[in-house]
Amino acid sequence: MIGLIDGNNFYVSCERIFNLTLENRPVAVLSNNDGCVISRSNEFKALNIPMGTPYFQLKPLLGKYGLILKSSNYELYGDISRRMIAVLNEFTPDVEQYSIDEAFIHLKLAAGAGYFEYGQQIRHTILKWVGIPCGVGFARSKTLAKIANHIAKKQPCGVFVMPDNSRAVLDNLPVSEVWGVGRRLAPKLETLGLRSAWQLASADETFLRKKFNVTLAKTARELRGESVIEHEDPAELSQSISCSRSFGRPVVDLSDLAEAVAHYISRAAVKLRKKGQRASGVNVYFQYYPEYEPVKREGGFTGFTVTFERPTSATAEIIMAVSPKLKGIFIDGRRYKKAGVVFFGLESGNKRQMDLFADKIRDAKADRLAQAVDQINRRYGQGTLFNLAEGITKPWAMKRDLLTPCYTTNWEQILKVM
DNA sequence: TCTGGGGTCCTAGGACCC
DNA sequence: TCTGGGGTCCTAGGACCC
Repeated sequence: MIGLIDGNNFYVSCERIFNLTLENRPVAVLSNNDGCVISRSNEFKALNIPMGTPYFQLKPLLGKYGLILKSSNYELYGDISRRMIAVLNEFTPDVEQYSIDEAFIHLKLAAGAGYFEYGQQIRHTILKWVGIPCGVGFARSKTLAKIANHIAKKQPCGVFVMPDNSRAVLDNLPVSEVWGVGRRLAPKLETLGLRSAWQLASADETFLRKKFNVTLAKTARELRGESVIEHEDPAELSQSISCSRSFGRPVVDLSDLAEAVAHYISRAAVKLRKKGQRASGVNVYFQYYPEYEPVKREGGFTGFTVTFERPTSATAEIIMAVSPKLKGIFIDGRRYKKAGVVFFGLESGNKRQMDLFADKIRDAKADRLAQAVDQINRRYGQGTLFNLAEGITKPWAMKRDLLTPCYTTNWEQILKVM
């Protein structure tokens, strides 16, 4: 059986762990830069304010409905997520984290043991040990487990086990609610007469493959209870690693732009080292605002690619390879909105391409230095040690006016009980 | 007027997910 | 005026090869 455990309104629930006054109130968490709504409490949902509503549209409603908004704090949510996974690992070794707030578990209970009761145990333990309410769904495939989880969340017990004959459930489910059917595919399927999940499940495989693609054909098989979506191996290496942010306000100085890029490189390089990978190159890109004066010009994207002499994960080395190129692309007077870096051509550290001219001693030193820096930042909080190229005041940093402290990952911000 | 066939690799773009 | 960030997979089409 495959179980899907998913934190309810995850970011809001994380905020509620440390702030009891948020209970029973319409609470929402905003995207980076306090852009738009990305997580809502049930009370907030009841006001019919949709996901993705921009913050500025909500400002007039704050007082009227007593809305409480929070900036997103991924350092906090990431740590709570790790705790949830740790609890799941107490139950079964085969835990596959799918996103920050959900995980699949693969297990076979002894004959006689019930999945429903098992799901309730998991739910109660996570609620008690971590403080996050979850939904738990069990089924024979991931796609069905997703549906089971969806149903579970609507029930007071929070657990649902998909029956072996799932027709009754799938008949009542619009095809647009199926995992893997998005806003483009759904209308297409509907015009072809495939309106319910059951109709998709019963559709002819070669028809789906020809008219759409193999992914949708797989989804249909999954809906029939066949488990065909593979188990992701956590040791599997990433194809690309990136970091990008919109600026808190338009950036017009080359020096600010360079700092931001250095900072994003540094953040992405940490991810790289965490996975033990090295990048062969990096793509640096910028998004800029349109202009209206003196002439109207469209906004757009610009950027460049740097290929390294050999794969690396050393922050300073990458910054030095990228920085000289910034001047060539920077345009005076242009108002930059966002910057990003994408590392590509990733290889694992131990399978590194040998380089005849590599300075092995220097490399080993650089690796040890990076490890030490990462360790200190993990222990004392992000940004304890940083490269000076990242800047100190960071005037371009994103807007997070409604931020909760990092209660569990930074000693300076730990919760005080008076 | 008539102008092959088959294969690989890469990239851009589209679709999906949370 | 102000609407996030980080991924994956698939396909079509172009470039290139013999």
